[in-house]
Amino acid sequence: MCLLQAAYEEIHCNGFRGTSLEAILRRAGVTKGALYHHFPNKNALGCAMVDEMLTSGIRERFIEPLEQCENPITGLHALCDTFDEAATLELLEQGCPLNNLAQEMSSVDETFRQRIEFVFRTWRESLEKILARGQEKGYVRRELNVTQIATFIVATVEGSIGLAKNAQDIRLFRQCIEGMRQYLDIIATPEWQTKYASSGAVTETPSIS
Amino acid sequence: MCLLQAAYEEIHCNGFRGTSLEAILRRAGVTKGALYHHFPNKNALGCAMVDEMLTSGIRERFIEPLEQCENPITGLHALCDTFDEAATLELLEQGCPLNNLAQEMSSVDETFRQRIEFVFRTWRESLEKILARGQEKGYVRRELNVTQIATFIVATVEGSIGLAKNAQDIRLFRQCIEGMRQYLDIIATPEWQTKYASSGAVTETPSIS
DNA sequence: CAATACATACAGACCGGTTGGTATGTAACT
DNA sequence: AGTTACATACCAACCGGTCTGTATGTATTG
Repeated sequence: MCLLQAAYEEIHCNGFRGTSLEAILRRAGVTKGALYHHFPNKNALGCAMVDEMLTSGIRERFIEPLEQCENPITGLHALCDTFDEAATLELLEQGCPLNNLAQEMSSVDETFRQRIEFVFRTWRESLEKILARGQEKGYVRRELNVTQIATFIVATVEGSIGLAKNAQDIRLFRQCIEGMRQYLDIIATPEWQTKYASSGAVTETPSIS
Repeated sequence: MCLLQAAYEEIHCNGFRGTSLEAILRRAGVTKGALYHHFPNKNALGCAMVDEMLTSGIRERFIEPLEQCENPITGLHALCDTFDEAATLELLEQGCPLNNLAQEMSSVDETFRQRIEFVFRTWRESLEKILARGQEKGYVRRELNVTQIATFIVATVEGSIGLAKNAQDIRLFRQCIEGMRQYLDIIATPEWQTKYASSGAVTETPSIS
């Protein structure tokens, strides 16, 4: 097994500082000499893992499914459906590998923080672009700030996973997804709202100036 | 300084596993003998810290301000205002002490996980009760599930703090608070909505420079 | 062609420092 | 005198990192 893959799995389970090189080496089936031939130290291995594993993970799970959609609102609803169905994953027991690392390392190691921040920023900016395109096409309310929405969505997704992980309870995650669906009705133009939240005022209020 | 206080501060900065007993002892001004006289091991000290420091922290910051409000919607808006103003805190550089610990320890140590989960559950349930009372009084839409809303709000708050901490950027936190304000319009009855989302206010908010 | 020289890609023993935890000592209070 | 409440010295385990050794490939040169 590849060193980066082994590092990913081990770190996902035990955190970066809780993972010994020995454990990664054992899993990868290589020796310490091999590791230190390719990487100067443990930190560099971790950073490389972030760059090559986590970046692609976020892209595949959260960005690409939306980029292929004509309508970001329905795309996000579909993503919510996906989460609801396939939420039995390790993702909810072990948490999001990216956010785990972010919370553990951000205030401890600056190089780590920057790598992770780059992944989050890419995610937010991709989502922002998708939403902006949705605005142009009339799916997303034009008067809203897509930068702000993108940040809110990313924060909510990570918060949801984190809460469910701590409680070891998928139902919490489902409740959060429900909240996300409600939120989508705010940012959608009236004709693309699902009226999810309720009957009544929310769906009727939109008076675009 | 009290041992628990010292443990709180040190763990908040470096995480539980990243904090040595030596560091806590130095800060508290006591010796190892004193510590092991009161606690059987490091884990027990950490758990006691969760019970006695973090529980009260959540209660003071997030629960009590709402319990004193007649209307939970305006109460939550006021809480958002508070965050917006006093967000220069260590809270955004070091993150939420509770969530830091939750993300670091949940999948590693079961006793820790349970203590932290109890704090989160208390928070969610308190918020749920507050919202339910708001429903009875006509401030919060009756057709909505207050359990789900409470979970969503807690997840979003923690996600927001975590994202801002990783980016070391308060503006991200502000953007998330903005999203929270929008969300409040969903759960409020029409007469208590701020029309925050659909008015021009949002578009004029300071975007990134 | 073949001998040499050198670079690459590992393997594995070893080391210094740190850490959680323990064992023993001791002063004060009851 | 005995219990409580510490203080201090010490230890075994672990961990990141280094050092030396070695097998293989490749460029150079007589």
